[in-house]
Amino acid sequence: MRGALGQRSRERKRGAILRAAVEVFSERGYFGARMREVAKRAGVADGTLYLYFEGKEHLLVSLLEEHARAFLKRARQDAAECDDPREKLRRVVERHLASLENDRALARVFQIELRHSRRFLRQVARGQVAAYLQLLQEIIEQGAAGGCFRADVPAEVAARAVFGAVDELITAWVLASRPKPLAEQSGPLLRLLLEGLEAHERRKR
Amino acid sequence: MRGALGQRSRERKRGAILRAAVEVFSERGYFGARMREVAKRAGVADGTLYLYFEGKEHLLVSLLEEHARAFLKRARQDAAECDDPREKLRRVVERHLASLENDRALARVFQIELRHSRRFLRQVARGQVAAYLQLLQEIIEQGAAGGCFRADVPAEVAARAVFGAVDELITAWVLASRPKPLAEQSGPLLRLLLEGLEAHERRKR
Amino acid sequence: MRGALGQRSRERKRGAILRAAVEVFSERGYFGARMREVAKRAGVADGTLYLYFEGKEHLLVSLLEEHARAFLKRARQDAAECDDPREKLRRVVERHLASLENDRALARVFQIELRHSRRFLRQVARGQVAAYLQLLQEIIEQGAAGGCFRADVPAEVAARAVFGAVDELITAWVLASRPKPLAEQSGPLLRLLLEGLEAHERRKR
Amino acid sequence: MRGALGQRSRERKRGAILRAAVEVFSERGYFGARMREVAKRAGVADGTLYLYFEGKEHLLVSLLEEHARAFLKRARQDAAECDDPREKLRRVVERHLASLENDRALARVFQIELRHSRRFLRQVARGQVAAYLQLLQEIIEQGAAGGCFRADVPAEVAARAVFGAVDELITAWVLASRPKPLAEQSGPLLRLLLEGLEAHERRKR
DNA sequence: TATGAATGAGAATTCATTCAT
DNA sequence: CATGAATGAATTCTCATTCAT
Repeated sequence: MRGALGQRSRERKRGAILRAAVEVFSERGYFGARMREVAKRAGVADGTLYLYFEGKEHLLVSLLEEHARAFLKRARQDAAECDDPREKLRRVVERHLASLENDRALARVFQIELRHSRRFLRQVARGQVAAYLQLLQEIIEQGAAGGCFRADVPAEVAARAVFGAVDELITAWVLASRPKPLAEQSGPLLRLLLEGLEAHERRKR
Repeated sequence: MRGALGQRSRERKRGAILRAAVEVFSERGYFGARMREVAKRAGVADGTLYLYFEGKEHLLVSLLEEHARAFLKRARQDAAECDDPREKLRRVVERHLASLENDRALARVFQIELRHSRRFLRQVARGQVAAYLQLLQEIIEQGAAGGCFRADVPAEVAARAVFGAVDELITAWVLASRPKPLAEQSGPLLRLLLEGLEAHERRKR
Repeated sequence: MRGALGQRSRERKRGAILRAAVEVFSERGYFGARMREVAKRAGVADGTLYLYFEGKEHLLVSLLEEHARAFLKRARQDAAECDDPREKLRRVVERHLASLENDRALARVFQIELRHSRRFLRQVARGQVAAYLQLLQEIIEQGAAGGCFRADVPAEVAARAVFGAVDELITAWVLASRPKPLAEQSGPLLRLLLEGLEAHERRKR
Repeated sequence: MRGALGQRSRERKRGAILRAAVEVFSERGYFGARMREVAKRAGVADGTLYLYFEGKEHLLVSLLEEHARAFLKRARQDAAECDDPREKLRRVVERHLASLENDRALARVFQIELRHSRRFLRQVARGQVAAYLQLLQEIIEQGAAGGCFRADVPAEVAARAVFGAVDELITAWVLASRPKPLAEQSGPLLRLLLEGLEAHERRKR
C-alpha cells in the first residue's frame, strides 16, 4: 500500500515536472530555460528534479520521447483501423497535425527545441522520429505493393517528403502570431501529397 | 587610394570572419561556438570581430542572410530563364539542393542553427526565408493561373509543403553519417511534388 | 533547529564576506577590487557572494551602510548622554574620529571609495551620511536655541563645515604614510570648531 | 613662423582636449569616461590624445593640476593684496568657492574624480593640494604670530579644517539637484571659521 | 603630426548540478 | 525521498593603447 501510494505520488510528481518543463522550454527555449524555473513551476525543490531526470538535456529528451511515443502509438492504431494505404496516410497526417494543434506549448518545443544541437537532433532523430518515418515509409511501401501508390519514388524519399511538408506547416503555425488552424490546412495538404504519391495510368515509367 | 585599399582589405577580413564563423558554428553549434575560436580561425584578434559584427548573434544572422540573399538571387535568375512553371520549380528546387550540397558546413548551419531560438527563427523566417517561400508561391500561382497546376490547393500551403519536403531531405542529408547525394534524390522528389501539384483531367473538384 | 543553525551560519558567512570586502576594497579600491579575491578571503566560492549580495556595488553599499548605521547609533547614544550641545558635539566628533581610527582599512573605504561615482555618492549621501549631518545640525540648532551657539550661521552650513573639517582630517590620516594619531588632533579641532560656533558677548549681530 | 603657428595650433588642440576631458569626466566619472568620447568631442582622432597626454590618468592629472595651478596663483595674488591674515583667508576662501561655482563640470571633476583611487589621490594631494594647504597654513601662522589668530591650534590642523569645511560645502553643492549658490554661503562659513580661529582675550590657555 | 584600425588582456556573473542535512 | 545552499567553471565583449600608414 505504501509502495503503491508512493508509486502514484511519484508518477504525479514526475508528470508535474514534465509539464512544467514543456511550459518553460516553450517560453524560453532550451538554452534560455532555467532548471530553477522548472522546479518552481512543478512545485518541487531544485534538487528534486535530479531525482527524476538525469539533467536538463535528459529532461528535454524524456519530454519529447514520451510525447512522441504516445503519438506514435495512436498513429499506429489509426493506421491499423483501415486498409487503404491512402486512408492510412490521411489518418496519420491528421493525427500528427491534431496532436500538436492541441497543445501549442508542446508544439513549440517539438518544432523548435528539437533541433537545439546536432548531437541532440541526431539522437532524437534516431529514436521516435525514425520510427515515425518508418511508419510512413511502410504505409507507402504497402501502397506501392498494392498498386495504388507509385513505385518510381523511393519510399524513403517519399516518407521524408511527407514528413517535411507536414512539419513545415506546423512550424509555420507555431511561429505565426495569428495562425490559421491546422485542421483547415490538412485537406489541401493531403490532396497534394496523395495526388503526388498515387499511381496514375497515363504515367509511362 | 588609402580608402580603396582599406575597403578591399576590409572586405577580405569580413569574409574571413564569416567563413570562420560558418566552420565554427557548424562544428559546435551556436551555443557551443566560441567567439575566440572564430577570431583565431579568421586570423584576427578577439576584439576585431566586434568591429565587423555587433556580436555573436549578429554574426550568425549576417551569415545566414548573406548566403540566403545570394541563393535567392540565383534562384530567381533560374526561374526567370524559363517559362513553364513546372520547369521553374524544378530548377529552383535543384538550385536549393545543390547550393547546400556544395557546402556541408554551411548546410549544417542552415538546417540546424537557423532554429536556435524562437525569436531568432521568427526574425530570420520573416526575412529571406519568407522571400523564398514567396518565390515558390508565385511560381505555383502562375502555374495555377496557366492551368498546369491545380487550383484546389492554396498556393501558400503548396509552397510550404514543397519547402518542407526539400528542407527535410537536406536535414536528413546533413545528419547522416554516410549521406546519399542530394542530387540523386532530386528527381524522385520532384516527380512526387510536381505530380501532386499538377492539374489532372480526371479530378472533379 | 535547522532554521536557527542555518540562520547563525548565514550571519557568520555574511559577516566574513563583508570583512573580506573591506580588506579588498581598502587595498585595491573599488574598481581594482576583484570579486574573486573577496570570495577567496571570505573562504567561499565565487557564486556564493551573489547569494548574499546582489553584486559588487551592492556589496560596497551594504558595507558602508551597515557600518554607518552602527556608527550613527552610537553617535546618537553619545549625544543623548549629556545635555550641553557643546559636549554633545564634542562626543560625536570624538566618536567619529575614534570609529575610523580603530579600523584603518574601513577608514580607507569610507574616505575614498565612498566617492567612486557621482550616482553612488548621491545614493549614499542621501542615506546614512544625510542622517549624520542631520544629527550634527540638530545639535547645533539646540545650541543656538539655548543661546550657547551663535544664530547667525545657518545650522546646515555649520553642520557641513564641522563634517567637512573632521572628514578632511581623517582623509589626511588615511593617506599619510606615518599618520599622527587622530585622537591627538581632536582637541585642537574641537577648540577651533566650538569657538567658531559659540555665541560671544561682544558680537553685535 | 611655421613653428609659431604650429605652437599656437598645438596649444589650441591641447586646450580642446582638456576641455573635452572635463566634460566627459564630469558626465561619466573617471572610470565611465571613454577616451574615444574625449577624442570625438575634442575633434581629434583617438590616437592624437596620446600625442598630447600619456594616457587617461595623465589626462585627468594634467587637467586637475593645471586648473589647480591657475587657482593657486590667483589665490596667492589675492592673499598678497592685503595684510590682515583674516582678510587674506577670507579672500582665498571666496576665490576657492567662486572658482568652482563658475564651472560646475570642473567642480564635479574636482570634488569627485579627484578621489578615484588612493594612489591617485596621494599623488594629487602631494602636489597642488598640498601647496594650497600650505598657503592656508602660512596665512594662519602669520595670524598667530601677529596675535590675531589663536596659537593653541596647530596651524596644520587649522588649515585642514578650513580646507575640509570649504571642500564639503562645494561637494554638497555639486551633488545637489537645486543647489543654493555658494556665494551666499561664504559669509556664514567665514564667520564660523574666522571666529574659531581668532584669539579672544578671555581665553586662558 | 595625425589617423583610426587593430589589438588582447581582463572580470563580473550565471546557473546546472551536488550533497549534507 | 526531499531540500536548497553552495559550488565554480566558463565566456562575451569592452576599451585603453599602439603603430603602420
